[in-house]
Amino acid sequence: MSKKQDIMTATLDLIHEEGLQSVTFAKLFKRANVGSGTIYNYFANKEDLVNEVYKESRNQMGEYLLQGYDAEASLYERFKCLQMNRLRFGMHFPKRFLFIDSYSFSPYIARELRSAEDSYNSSQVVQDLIIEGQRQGVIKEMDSHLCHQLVHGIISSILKGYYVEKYPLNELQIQQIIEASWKAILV
Amino acid sequence: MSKKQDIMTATLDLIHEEGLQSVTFAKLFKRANVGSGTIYNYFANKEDLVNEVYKESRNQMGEYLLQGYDAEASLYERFKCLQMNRLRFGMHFPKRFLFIDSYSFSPYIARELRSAEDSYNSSQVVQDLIIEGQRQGVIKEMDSHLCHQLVHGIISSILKGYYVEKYPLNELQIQQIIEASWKAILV
Amino acid sequence: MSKKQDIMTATLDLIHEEGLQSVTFAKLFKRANVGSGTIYNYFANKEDLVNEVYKESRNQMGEYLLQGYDAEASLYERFKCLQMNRLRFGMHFPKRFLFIDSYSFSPYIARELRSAEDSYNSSQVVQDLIIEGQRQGVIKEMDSHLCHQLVHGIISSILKGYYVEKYPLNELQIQQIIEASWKAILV
Amino acid sequence: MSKKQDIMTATLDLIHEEGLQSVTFAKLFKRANVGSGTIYNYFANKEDLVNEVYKESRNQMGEYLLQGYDAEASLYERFKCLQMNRLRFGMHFPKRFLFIDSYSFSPYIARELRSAEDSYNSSQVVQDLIIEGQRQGVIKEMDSHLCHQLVHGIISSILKGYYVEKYPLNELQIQQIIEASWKAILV
DNA sequence: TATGAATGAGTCTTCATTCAT
DNA sequence: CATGAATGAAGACTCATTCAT
Repeated sequence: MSKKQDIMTATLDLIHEEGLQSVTFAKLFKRANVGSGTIYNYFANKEDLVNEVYKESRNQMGEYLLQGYDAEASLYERFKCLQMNRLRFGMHFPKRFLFIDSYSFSPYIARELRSAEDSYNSSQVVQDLIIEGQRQGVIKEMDSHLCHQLVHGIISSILKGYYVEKYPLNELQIQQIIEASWKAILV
Repeated sequence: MSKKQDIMTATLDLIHEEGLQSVTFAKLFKRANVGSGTIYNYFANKEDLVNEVYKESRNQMGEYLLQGYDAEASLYERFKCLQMNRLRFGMHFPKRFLFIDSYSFSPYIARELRSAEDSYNSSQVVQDLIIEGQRQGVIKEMDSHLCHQLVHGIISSILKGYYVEKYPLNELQIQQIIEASWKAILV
Repeated sequence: MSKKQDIMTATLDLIHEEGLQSVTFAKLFKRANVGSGTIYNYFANKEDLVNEVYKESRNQMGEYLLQGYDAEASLYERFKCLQMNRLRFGMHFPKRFLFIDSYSFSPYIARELRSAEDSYNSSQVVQDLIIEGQRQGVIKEMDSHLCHQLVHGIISSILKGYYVEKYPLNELQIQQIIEASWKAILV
Repeated sequence: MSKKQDIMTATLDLIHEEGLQSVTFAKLFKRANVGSGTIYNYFANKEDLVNEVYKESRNQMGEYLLQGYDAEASLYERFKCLQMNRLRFGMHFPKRFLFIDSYSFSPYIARELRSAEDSYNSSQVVQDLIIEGQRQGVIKEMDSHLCHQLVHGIISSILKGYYVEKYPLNELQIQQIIEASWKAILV
């Protein structure tokens, strides 16, 4: 298990540092400290390896997104929890977040993986929350997918600016962002 | 001039269709209908070519963003114009928009190009508008770069969902999006 | 002993199905149901393994060729027996026959094995028969090796056509072939 | 045209010297004095290259076999011409002959090439000759494909012995072989 | 003995780049 | 300017072989 994980970790690191296109096997072997043939004991080829890393990342994020989620809490509390989790995940796991964000629309990732739910159904939870809010007359009536995309997009975009150090993200900013994304979709 | 433009157009097309990593010169020559050596009359190498296409795209977008911009109009009118322009640009030029969006944080594009202003200073216009709004007490006090990123991010994200046909974008949706992005940053 | 034989059988099968050049150890282990290291308990390397299979095949054919050979029988009877045995061996053991035929002149098989007699000296028996026939004035005077090669060659060639189902080989055809090969070398 | 021919010649040489399985591109480039990528300007891959060489060899042999063939000559004269040509071709072009002989039943050569006629239809000429002889009551009644295979096989086999210097082949031996192959199929 | 994960030299192949025309 | 045949460094991938268990 260790070798396999070494390889996947090295892959993610290299993608983050130089981009997927310049992840060569030579760099990978050196970084992961394995022999060049070892990868093929675990992955069919390079594409398979990258897709495995993608799947793992999606699942990890999916789990993280639902941390501390209380289905009984108020609508806003739940919304806040989901947005905070997303933001915090991005802040703590920049490599994974950027990888997911960059390649979710890339032809390199198998179509079935891109559209696939993670195993935690975090996406469905967000979707349900929006629809519930609309029924209550709290959230503005609009296509729920569009609304979903909108609140996600705010976090993604903010994170990308954060990564290149356009601004800091401490508690104050985080509160402002959550609030802004909430106001954006209110009636 | 024609050959050069042929090459750049083919480059953008191929990046859109298959992703930067699988754009080979062989495909490029075939698509652009030029000989394999011709490229080196115009570009130093592949990276240079891609960066030229990036620069061209940024300038084209920068110009588009300021279309019909009236510096004398009301704050909201100006905000709306900028957001509409961005959204419309993305809808009319999906290849260029996606290319810019995907590679603005990629190591493949030279750092100085990524942070560079386009020749129309559209970025500065947005920045100024935010600061003006904050001075007037209309726009919430927060880091102006963060605020800028936030309103941009909403548009980018919405467009990506649109490209994969998650939802339609007609006048109703467009109004909702502009409104949402405005409400997000109000005090 | 079983494991060793499993490996050798699998080797012959694979050579027959895909040709020597595409017999990889990976395929071999799977087919023979042994671990990848097991082979090295019995064979020094791949070449050694193939040469062992060659040697085994030669011996098996050598034994078969002399089945029912009666040194006291008439010249023609003995000739017929040898030719029939060769033909029947080829019909019953196509894998072994083809392997021997294909690699007897191949650089892959050690030179000393190619020219080596099998342990039954079947080759010498044929040779002696020819010389005896020439002394009796029945078989035409010619280089005995050439004559030997000639009668062998007829059988080999006929078998190859049979394998690709150019024609059937039942008793009638077999008689015709034996007869033809006999007439070919008569004075 | 020169580079392509250089590559094909080197390929045939290497196959002859070391066998198809050990023809590596590294050896090929060195021998043919071309850069490693050059092959791919002419051949899709290694298999394609080998098949091209096979096709060329078949055609060359096909042409050779009909040299001096006089359709008006006597049955025996025509038979003799065909057999002599085959034998002489093998003596003058051992590499081509052995390559054809070794790989005509190999899975490495495309099935359609193996069964394909050469462009000179030499195979058909032989076939027709046999049937004509049988109609005249000169050649023994038997499956014409079997008869064809038989007379071919004699030559092939004799040549293989010749290549490993089992015996010389000068005019005397040649006459004996032709005669033997003729007697083999007479009534 | 038997195993199979790990290895890395070696394989085929791709592709940006050069240069003579 | 425009071309494309030729190149070879670098890429992904294979596979016989080793060795700790």
